[in-house]
Amino acid sequence: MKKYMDILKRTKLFSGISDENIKAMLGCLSATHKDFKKGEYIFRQGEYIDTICVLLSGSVHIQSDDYWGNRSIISEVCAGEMFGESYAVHGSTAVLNDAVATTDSVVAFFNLNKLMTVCSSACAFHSAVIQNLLIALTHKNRNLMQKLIHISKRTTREKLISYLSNQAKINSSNSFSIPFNRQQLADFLSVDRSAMSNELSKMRNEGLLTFDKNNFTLL
Amino acid sequence: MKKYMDILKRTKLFSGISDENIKAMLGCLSATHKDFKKGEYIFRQGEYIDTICVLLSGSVHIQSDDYWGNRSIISEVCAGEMFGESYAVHGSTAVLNDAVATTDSVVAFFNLNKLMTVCSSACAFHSAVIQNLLIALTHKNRNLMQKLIHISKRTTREKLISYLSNQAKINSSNSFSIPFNRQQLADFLSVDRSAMSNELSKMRNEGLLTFDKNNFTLL
DNA sequence: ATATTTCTGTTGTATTTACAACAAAAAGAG
DNA sequence: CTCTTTTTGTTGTAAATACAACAGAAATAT
Repeated sequence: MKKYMDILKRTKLFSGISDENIKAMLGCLSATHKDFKKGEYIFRQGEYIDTICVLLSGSVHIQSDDYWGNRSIISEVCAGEMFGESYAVHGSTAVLNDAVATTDSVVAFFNLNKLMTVCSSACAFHSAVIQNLLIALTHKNRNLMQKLIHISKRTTREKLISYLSNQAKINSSNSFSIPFNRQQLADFLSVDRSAMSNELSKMRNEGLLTFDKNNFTLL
Repeated sequence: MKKYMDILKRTKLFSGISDENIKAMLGCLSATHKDFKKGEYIFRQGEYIDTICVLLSGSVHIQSDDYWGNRSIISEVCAGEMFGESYAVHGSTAVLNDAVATTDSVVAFFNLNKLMTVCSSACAFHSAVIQNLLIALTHKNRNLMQKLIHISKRTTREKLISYLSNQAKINSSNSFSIPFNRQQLADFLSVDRSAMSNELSKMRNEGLLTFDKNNFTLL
């Protein structure tokens, strides 16, 4: 695990915590890690998990496939980001979605039970980690809310505008690249890929935007 | 605020904390409360808030209206539940949605900054509240995820089935009532009300379910 | 009790979407 | 480089949805 200290110290979970203390906590957290090949599942809908996951390298999609094979991509996880934390606290429910590696990945697993059950006043950085987790959860919440706003739009065009203008805002630029190919973007916005491609072309013809592969410019 | 102790002690935020300690904390939290008439806004999209909100009585909808007047209801808040907590922690962003009273309501406001900035090991119940907040946030997250799953469905019928069967699961019964009228349910599922009414009628004719006002039975 | 307002279901039409099929372009494998 | 696979854009058609208008039922106000 020590070879991943660089990435760990840059995570939201360990923000503001010294290398030394991070190392100390890896024991408290029963830290383990595991490699996943592209396409492998870290967890699946219906399972119960008791560890939070931190992506050390690679890329992971949180998604959910329904009975008819329609895929819905909830979010993309990048190296250094956390996932599964909403299910890993005691007394939780079955996981509602899949986590799948979209490239070869390494995932760390941390068990928070000790942090939560043992009096956390014991050491200051236990409280710090819990506070970090709290703040990370509020970020997750706001991201989910933002995605809800995108896919609550009634038409494909409105969904695209909602998503793309939000991306422009995040990147503080009218030109940006997105982490999805066309099929993935369609799965993210819950629309049909070909219809979406068609709508993008129309919007380009109308002079609303230009794009080349994953690079978009709003006009 | 003391007249609301009964409801406060039953909130997730103060779960497991004695009456005495709750009273003590109301000071730390700079607790205030305010009455809202039906239709009044507790906060609006774009505002910045620094207090979490706890509904002491009444009913609140978290929702978001777009430029064209389409409403999207994110969630219903019942007495004893919390809202706004994802925006009330330090360094947050503008609120993404409105909170509006759907009946005359009383809302308590708590400022968490002291809890978060002053070393929380100072008193054990500070840590307890933060842990409660953490758990509440994971619940919120799972609820948002569940709603995402509902509205990611491609057709009105699938959305209805997804939502109604989840309600049946939550109530552990095929018969249950929902907290929305038809327009509100349509706004919650991001579909047109009349089209949804139509679909409900079709489903009833096909023997999938029966309903009377807000009471549904899945068959 | 009566009048007014809100809620719900129904219908028809125009718009939008999903779906399928296909060709060109791009990416990847051997 | 050549062949294969994947990705993307395009088109036509069937299906689903939004929208508007309206009538009856239910709730609320006077």
